[in-house]
Amino acid sequence: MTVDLEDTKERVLDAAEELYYGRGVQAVGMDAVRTASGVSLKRLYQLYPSKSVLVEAYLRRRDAHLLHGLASYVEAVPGPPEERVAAIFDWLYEWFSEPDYRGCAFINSYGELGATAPEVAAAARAHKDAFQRYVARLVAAADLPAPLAAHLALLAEGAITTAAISGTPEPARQAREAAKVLIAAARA
Amino acid sequence: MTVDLEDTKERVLDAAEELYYGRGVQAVGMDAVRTASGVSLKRLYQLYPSKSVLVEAYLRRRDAHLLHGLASYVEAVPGPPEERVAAIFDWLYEWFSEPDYRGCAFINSYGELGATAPEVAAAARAHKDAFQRYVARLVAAADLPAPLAAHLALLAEGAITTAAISGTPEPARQAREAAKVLIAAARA
DNA sequence: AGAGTGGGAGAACGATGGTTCTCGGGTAGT
DNA sequence: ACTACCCGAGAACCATCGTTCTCCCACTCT
Repeated sequence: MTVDLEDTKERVLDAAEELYYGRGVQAVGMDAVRTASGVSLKRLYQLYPSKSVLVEAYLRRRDAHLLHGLASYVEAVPGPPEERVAAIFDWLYEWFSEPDYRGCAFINSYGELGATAPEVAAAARAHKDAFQRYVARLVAAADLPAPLAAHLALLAEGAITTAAISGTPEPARQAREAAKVLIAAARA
Repeated sequence: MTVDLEDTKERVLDAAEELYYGRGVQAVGMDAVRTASGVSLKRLYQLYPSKSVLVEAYLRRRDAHLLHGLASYVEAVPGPPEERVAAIFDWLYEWFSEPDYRGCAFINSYGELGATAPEVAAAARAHKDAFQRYVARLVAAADLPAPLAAHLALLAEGAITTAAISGTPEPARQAREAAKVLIAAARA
């Protein structure tokens, strides 16, 4: 019957994600999403009744995927829990090395729409909160002092935007070095 | 004769800056700039023959103002040069506390237009480069090791976006703490 | 004073984009 | 085979925006 409704929604989100992330939300019209996904406009509007709904779905899914990707990368790291804290920055390095890396979708969307679309601003806030909480969890698991988490999160955030603008993955390395110093100092 | 041509250009840039920074570049039409600046459309297009030229001028001036503001803040700090390095984060705190703070204009513009407007991406790169060089200069003046500059720049960058999205100036404080630790470790 | 010029206000134009509508063909149920 | 419905393709509609044009007034130069 339905060729899997959920399946089609995913296909639309796949197309939307690639386009929105690659070119910016405002630069991508519904027509581009329709062409890229192969889903007719009518159906598209049945699944997502407006562009802003689609954008929210895009951000929600991206949030889940990113955090899940980070968590599974980190949890696969063997050794003492401290290693897993530092592994955040190895994950960043891999992310930054993807050929179409263009920074954090949430920061970019916030810059585009944060002032005019409160849902977008809220999504960005929620994502960054979740990231901070995850870092805090890793820090706690390694028996390191809580304030370290915020410091490491700042380094990661800085690396994300610096890598995007400079176009190299190097900031991940530098952030890792700095993180190591902070961790060593915190252990004392 | 000319009611000071340069004066009018500045007035236009003042209006453009407030609008572009506050709402995003794409969300602001030439008409809004015209109304806010009180300069007729015809004159506006004489001064800046297209929106993209105006946007570039906006970014160029913002770059100059920001770095100049930072430099004069930092240079007014007495005491050993190391204090001036840490003062970067005090300056950030003040900046973040401005009521209409909305993050870094360059990061925001990059998110909006970086993918489609190479000049914007270049402007962002140039600005971040200049910032890094300035930090490096302060670090060198304090006789601290060069790699520290990149680390501090990452903290600052992270604080800028975290403060924007979270809506509080606190990240500046946290970044300052982390910077202190890195500086102390580097001195050893 | 009269003609010309510069400039302002805002209409006009063309393109783009979000959203809806129309049309035509295919499919299912009888 | 006939009818009723669903759906895709794309046109249509309306708003917005970048840019240009028109009209008109005030001022200047002779």
